[in-house]
Amino acid sequence: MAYITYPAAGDAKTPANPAANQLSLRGSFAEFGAKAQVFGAHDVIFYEGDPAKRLYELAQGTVMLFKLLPDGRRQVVEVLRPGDIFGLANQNEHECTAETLTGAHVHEIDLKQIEGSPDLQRKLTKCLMAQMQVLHEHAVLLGRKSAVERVASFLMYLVPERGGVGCPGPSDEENDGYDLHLTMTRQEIADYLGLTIETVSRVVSDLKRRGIIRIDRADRIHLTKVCRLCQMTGIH
Amino acid sequence: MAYITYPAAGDAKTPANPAANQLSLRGSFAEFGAKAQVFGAHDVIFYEGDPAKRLYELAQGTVMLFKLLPDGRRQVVEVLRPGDIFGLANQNEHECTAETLTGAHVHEIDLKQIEGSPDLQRKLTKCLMAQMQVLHEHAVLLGRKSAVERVASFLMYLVPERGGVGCPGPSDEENDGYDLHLTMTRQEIADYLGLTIETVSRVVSDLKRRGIIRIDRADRIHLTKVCRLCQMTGIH
DNA sequence: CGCCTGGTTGACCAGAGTCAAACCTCGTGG
DNA sequence: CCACGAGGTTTGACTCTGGTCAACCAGGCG
Repeated sequence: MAYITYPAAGDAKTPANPAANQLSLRGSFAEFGAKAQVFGAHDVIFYEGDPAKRLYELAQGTVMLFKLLPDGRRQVVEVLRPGDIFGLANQNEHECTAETLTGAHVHEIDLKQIEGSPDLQRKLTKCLMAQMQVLHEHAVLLGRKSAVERVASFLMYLVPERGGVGCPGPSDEENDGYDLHLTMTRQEIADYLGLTIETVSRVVSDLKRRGIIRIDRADRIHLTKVCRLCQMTGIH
Repeated sequence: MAYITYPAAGDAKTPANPAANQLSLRGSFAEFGAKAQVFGAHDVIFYEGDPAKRLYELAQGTVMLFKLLPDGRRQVVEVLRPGDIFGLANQNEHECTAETLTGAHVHEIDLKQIEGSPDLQRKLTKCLMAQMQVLHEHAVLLGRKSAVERVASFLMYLVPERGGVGCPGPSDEENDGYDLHLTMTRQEIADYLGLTIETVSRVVSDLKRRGIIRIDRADRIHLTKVCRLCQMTGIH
């Protein structure tokens, strides 16, 4: 049996954000004659500094946006899910690089086309507001949380319906588990969380030692106590 | 002679962002019958968790948005300037608190009114894209920069026309100075930069010792070598 | 079978946080 | 007019979290 480290689009993580998925169905770029593009895992969609002419809507898969400092330090600024829109540029240059984490389907659409369509404008605004909120939360994580809190927050972010303000708590106290498939390497996680690869690894090992998670392969994590993990995110 | 620590709206910092100011003139909320509001320094415009019904456009002064963790840790997620729009909420609750730093003039407008106006939609989109870019840069600062780089970046952010990608460099090598008026306390700066008040103070003292800045009152800083400071931001 | 990549672990170090004390500046009231 | 107090700021001594550097490990592939 052959495992692939970075599964093609449509992997287990896709349904993690059903709301975003719905969003992408109603008033999707596709309905407006957007060009569909398919990317492999770890393909660059555009580089920081590239001329920005169109907008992209992620239809399937996962994409990350990152920025680099001249000495090579990297910060992943967003991890996108199906339904998210990216590639907006204030000036006419992209201010960050977009790279796929998994295989991905992307719809491209012209900026001018959006300006002309109130429907697309509305969809865009809604999406931007949601992303803004995520960026705010991420600023709190980067500016104020400890390493453990960052990793816990990251893992909780991958569990649908849990960890948010309206978290229902464990439905079954005894059986509060969840299976995760990581589409990011330790380096990518570290660059997203503002940590080093070693620190991420140490924290993960520590969670394992404490029985909060279980790992057999580096990219598959079983959370045994979701609620317990959630209490380590710093938001409780 | 009476000094006021937090000058009323229309202080020296207002013209720092002429582009944003222009933006606020063309297609301003005011033209669409928005209600004008005046706030004093350190007034709260809305709290995290308040019901979100309208949008706000900052016309004059400075406003910060911040989020709190339950144990009191605070992260300032945005510092807004005239022309910026805030108060957007994904759900129907504000996800952060908005507090004025100086006296401020704010235009309020109903969400529904925006949905109906393509002009406002366009303006909103443009503003959101600009803010997004600032948030991305801030993520790099919080995730990857050292204390000195953070403070240097912060100070450069207050110098108009300098430090960006299209920085013209010093127009006059010998006389590359700039006078700043800080509208934020050390605590607010620390919470914006993801540092402690002591670290900010130490870094500032160090810059002073090295002759890069000069300070007579805590909220007035003279940068003696802008280009030199810029080279400490980590982006060169 | 051995290399290569990504991940883990350990020892050590440094940058930033914590705690505490001293210091200004400004406003208030005797 | 000066003493006092409150807030915000600065400085020092010490601690600790997370970074650095290096060795080691495991799985996948040629």
